[in-house]
Amino acid sequence: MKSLNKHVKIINAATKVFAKKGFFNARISDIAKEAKVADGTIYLYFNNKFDILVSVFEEEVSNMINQINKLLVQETDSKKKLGIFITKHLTMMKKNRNLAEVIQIELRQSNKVIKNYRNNTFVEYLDIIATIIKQGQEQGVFRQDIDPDIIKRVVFGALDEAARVWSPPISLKHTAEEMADQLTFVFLSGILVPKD
Amino acid sequence: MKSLNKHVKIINAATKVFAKKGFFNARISDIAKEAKVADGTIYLYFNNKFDILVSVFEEEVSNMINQINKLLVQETDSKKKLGIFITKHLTMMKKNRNLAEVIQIELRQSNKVIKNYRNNTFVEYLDIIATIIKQGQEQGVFRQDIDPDIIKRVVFGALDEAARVWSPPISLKHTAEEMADQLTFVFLSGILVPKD
DNA sequence: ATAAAATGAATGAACCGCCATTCAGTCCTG
DNA sequence: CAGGACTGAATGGCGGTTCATTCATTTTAT
Repeated sequence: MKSLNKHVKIINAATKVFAKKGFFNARISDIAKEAKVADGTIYLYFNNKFDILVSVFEEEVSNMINQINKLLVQETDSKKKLGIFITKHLTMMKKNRNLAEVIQIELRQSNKVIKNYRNNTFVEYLDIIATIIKQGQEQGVFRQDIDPDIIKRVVFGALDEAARVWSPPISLKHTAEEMADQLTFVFLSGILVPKD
Repeated sequence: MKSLNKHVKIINAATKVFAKKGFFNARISDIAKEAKVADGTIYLYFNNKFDILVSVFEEEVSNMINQINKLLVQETDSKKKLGIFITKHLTMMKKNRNLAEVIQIELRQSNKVIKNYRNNTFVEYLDIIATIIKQGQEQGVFRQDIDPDIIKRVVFGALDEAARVWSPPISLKHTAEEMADQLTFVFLSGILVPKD
């Protein structure tokens, strides 16, 4: 029986290798070596190189979605929900730098490599933000004159880019909480000095 | 005489091809054909494929820096400066989608392809934002408790991701001005409904 | 229970197509 | 006609994928 175990090992190895080298510079043999498996074995579990990337991505993002949803369920305040999302996203990115790199790689390339590849998992992730915004608008907490479908991109882009300070060769020392607080604050209240 | 003209033609062709296919799927022969030049000719003007990417990127970003600085010089109000930056960035991205794609590609890959490649031109671009923020803080317009080096990434990331709505296969219909106003507004004042 | 046969997961060397780069030859231009 | 710009076919190596082979495990036959 093809072991589930091996599937996971390959996924993990691939995450590491893709993160370090990028998709195109990653060799199947690198992944095989990292997973302590023969080159050919990989093709028992995946159709081709790109399939590995997609699998890595979807599996990791699904994870993120689950983790975040688990936190959000027990909260009704939209402001706090946004804060939770931001904090959790940054925390996960800081803890798992490989994941952060793979997301950046995959996100920008998949649609060039495979025509019409629609990343539904990622869309779902973005829509968590949109949903929070919409809910906040319904509750009268967030302004009506902002478009949730724009803001979801804005928030994600901001987080994704901000998280790059932890990737070599930048490697700043900010904690995830520090950054999360600052970002949550900016999105809620802006950077202007309060008037009163 | 190696014509300057040809250098430009290759850069433009490369921008188009990189944007459409991504760096790794772009063939030198594609670029040559697009530039109406022989494959070998490209190597009279560039050292190798990666050198083309870097050149494209640096040339285009330099352009952006110049255009934006030209607008900023005649303005002293930090709030307006930020608005100008945001508007101009989005306008340029919408007008030149190829450029937008190349920036995203290059940004995420160059440091994987060439070790220790530090993109100074891009750093300079980011620092325009940081400078605006710092100036605003000195003028007492922006809060003291935000870190310009974080915010510059946040703003850039937000713009970069927001601009993706104009790339296939998304292609939303928002105008650049509409989006710019919304983003400027969010960064200055946040998304909360005003209290008073 | 034991041996023989069947299964299929795993291997990794070899294959083969691809493409960046080169360079010997051609074409301009002054 | 000399020097340099330009050409594009040829090269060389790289690496994703394949597949003949191995071998541990399971099934079947006696």
